[in-house]
Amino acid sequence: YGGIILDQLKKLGASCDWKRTRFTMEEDLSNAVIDAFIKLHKDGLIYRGTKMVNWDPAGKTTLSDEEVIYKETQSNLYYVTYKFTEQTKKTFNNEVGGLQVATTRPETIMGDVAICVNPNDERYKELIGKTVIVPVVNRVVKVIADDYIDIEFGTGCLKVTPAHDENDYKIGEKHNLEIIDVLDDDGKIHPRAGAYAGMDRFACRKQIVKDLEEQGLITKTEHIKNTVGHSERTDAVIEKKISTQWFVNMQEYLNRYPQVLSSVMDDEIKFHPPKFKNVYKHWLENIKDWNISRQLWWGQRIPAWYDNEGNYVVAKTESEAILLFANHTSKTTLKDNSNLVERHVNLDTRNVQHSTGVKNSPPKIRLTQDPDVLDTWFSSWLWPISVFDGFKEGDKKDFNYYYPTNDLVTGPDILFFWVARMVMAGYAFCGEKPFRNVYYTGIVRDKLRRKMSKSLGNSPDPLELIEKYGADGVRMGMLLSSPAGNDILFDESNVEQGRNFCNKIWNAYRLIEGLKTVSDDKISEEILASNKLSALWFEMKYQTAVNDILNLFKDYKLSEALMTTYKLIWDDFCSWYLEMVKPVYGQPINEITQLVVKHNFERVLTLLHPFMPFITEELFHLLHDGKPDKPMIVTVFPVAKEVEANFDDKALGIIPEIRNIRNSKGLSPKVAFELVVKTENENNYKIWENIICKLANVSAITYNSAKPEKYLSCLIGADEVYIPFAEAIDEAEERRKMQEELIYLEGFLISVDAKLNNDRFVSNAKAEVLEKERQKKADALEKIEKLRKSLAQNTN
RNA sequence: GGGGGCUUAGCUCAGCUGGUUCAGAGCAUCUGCCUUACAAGCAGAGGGUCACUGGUUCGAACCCAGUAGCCCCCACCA
Repeated sequence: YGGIILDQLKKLGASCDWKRTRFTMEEDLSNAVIDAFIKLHKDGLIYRGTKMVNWDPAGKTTLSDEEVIYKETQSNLYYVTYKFTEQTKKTFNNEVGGLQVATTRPETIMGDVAICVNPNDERYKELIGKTVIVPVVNRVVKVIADDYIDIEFGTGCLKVTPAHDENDYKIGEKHNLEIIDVLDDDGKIHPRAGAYAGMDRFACRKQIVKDLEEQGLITKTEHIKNTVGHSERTDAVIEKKISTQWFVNMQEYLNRYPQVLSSVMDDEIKFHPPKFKNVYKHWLENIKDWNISRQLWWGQRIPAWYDNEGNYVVAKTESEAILLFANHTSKTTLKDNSNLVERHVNLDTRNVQHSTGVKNSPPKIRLTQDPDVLDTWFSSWLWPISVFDGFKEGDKKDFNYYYPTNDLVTGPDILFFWVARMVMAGYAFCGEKPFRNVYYTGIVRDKLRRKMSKSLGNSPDPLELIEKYGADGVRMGMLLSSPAGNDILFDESNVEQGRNFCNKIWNAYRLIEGLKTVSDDKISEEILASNKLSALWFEMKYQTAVNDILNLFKDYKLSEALMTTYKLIWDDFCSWYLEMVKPVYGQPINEITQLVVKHNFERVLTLLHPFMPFITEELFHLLHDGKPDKPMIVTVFPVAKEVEANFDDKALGIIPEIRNIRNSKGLSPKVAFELVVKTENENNYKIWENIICKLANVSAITYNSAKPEKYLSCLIGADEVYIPFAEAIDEAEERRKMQEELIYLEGFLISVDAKLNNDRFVSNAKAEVLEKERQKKADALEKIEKLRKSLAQNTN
């Protein structure tokens, strides 16, 4: 894809020495691929074999098993009569005078070389060894027996066509049957079929059915569902075909490099999410040899060279191949591991001498290179190595530094094609894993879980989205909805949320930058103290968030890391911290506080930068008057620090409580009022007094005085707060609420007590759990006591 | 046919080795606010028998078994 990407970049106006870039990429990659092939061949892991392969008649190429998509299809199952021969009829006959054979592919009848039944099938026992006549071509074939046959399916008789079906091929091998390939490479009937020559396979199917029906040889047609292989590229129906091609012997490969499986299972290579480990394992355990020959016009030529007698060698270049032929003294052996037969490449030096005529002069041999190219994944699997020139001799600085890499980010749909094979290549060529982590992204779907597709018109235009919501807004919207390994359900409202977030951040900047500053001595002691406290408070929130975010990154929970950052900025930074330090309208802020606020703003922007690079970079520059020492993208991401919270911020809980009461009682937030707090720790409130007054619009707080008339009371932790309420208080309602809470707490206490009084709990539970329960009990008791007191007071 | 996974608020999802101040988040919804950073906003609130049934346990959203529904991967049923 490199070329495509570079072309696109070029179109967009990027400038670079394109030609050179492309040239070196291709040359190095090409060398790496050839080296890899030669090594594996030398190690006996690549062999040339004659096997059943997948053939795509539309693309005119073979395909690996992974490139074949099986689709459930409605098919016709035809019951065709194969007449008995006269000889058979002497000992066995029936009403139709033949065997009924069920097939979905009548066009392959010309390739039939036997009829197979199950040896235990009572119906046909006597027929085994007898003969029947294949229709259309009138070939006399034997009835043979094999366990493979399912007695239940169709009539229990299978027409054996070794050239066009893998199982038939195996049966054919076992029973030594002839192979008659009736199709040519285009999917048309080959003249050797003896009939229908030149006809397209599907047209032929129709025609044969018609002809057989006319002859009364089709007794029944059933509609069945079966799976039919289609080409991933051309969507054409795949044909199975016997062909001599190059394969990687996977079984032997895995025997030799057991780390391919174990590294993933032992988390040496970590999968995120880990559920794909099992998928990986299952695939490897059922793996078949990898067909790497492709009959395509583009791609890496297979480095195999043939003479005109079918002998061949594997070599990097033609001249090397010629030398190999010429210097050949002993026989080369190739192991065909699929059936453990040794094949000898017949290299007779006589050929060489004949063609040269003169001894001791360079041999003249006409060689042809294999016309096939390698499967594209045969170069892709080398990517982690070849991208750092790992196959090159000499200086491997980059390779040594970068290999193994940290993270591979990819879709689970190419787990087999690519991920697994990169692991294989890593161990075979470098003796080491190619990467430490694999992060599987989801597939983007619409919110109805449909895949994005042009025909459905459900794929949004990213450029339009960026136009509408901004690049960072789009990024944020996508990232927010992509937990690892799950599909991304694209919903424009997520992107909208991203846009709103950008807006929020931008406005925070406007506030911070717009503040008037004065020196500290112009600001009251109280405000200075509370600003200092606010900074400490935010420091605690910030450190906690950094800690959480780093842990989430460690677990590759990117969307959660983003959400944590989002809440840190929106809630903690904007809604709380900025509100705490924001001066009354028109008033200035002290210089130090503004510096600290700016610093904190910069810090939260740094946290956000990996997710939203543009707005954060822009603001970073603005915060530094357009001239920061270095851009944000190269600043260091924060590390977690221990934060000692040497103060208690429980008192802040009073703020939402007051707001809630205002809301539910219809008290305007504009009307300030005085507050009475009953507490044992007056100081906990006193330090926050300024902030509480500002954020909850309280004019003054008094401590530990009796509850004034017309005041509401509520519990904050173990403390009581009295709030003035001008209108008549619904005493009954208040009591009911308190009573409800009391009942809940008492019930809660009972359940805690039940546990603590249970010997088995006390003896079995961990010490921490036990301690927690005791604390719960103490807290509940304290609250209950307060509530009871309060209820008693109200009665008075 | 084989394998893997899922089922928690209206939606999308967190919930680590079981501990009940542990049923959570964001969005959406509802209520009140045009409070000079931000209505693309502020403040607050209401939503759940953790698919179902049984079991193990002092204790289950979490462990086990079964049932139902959904998704994915693999596979040669003519």
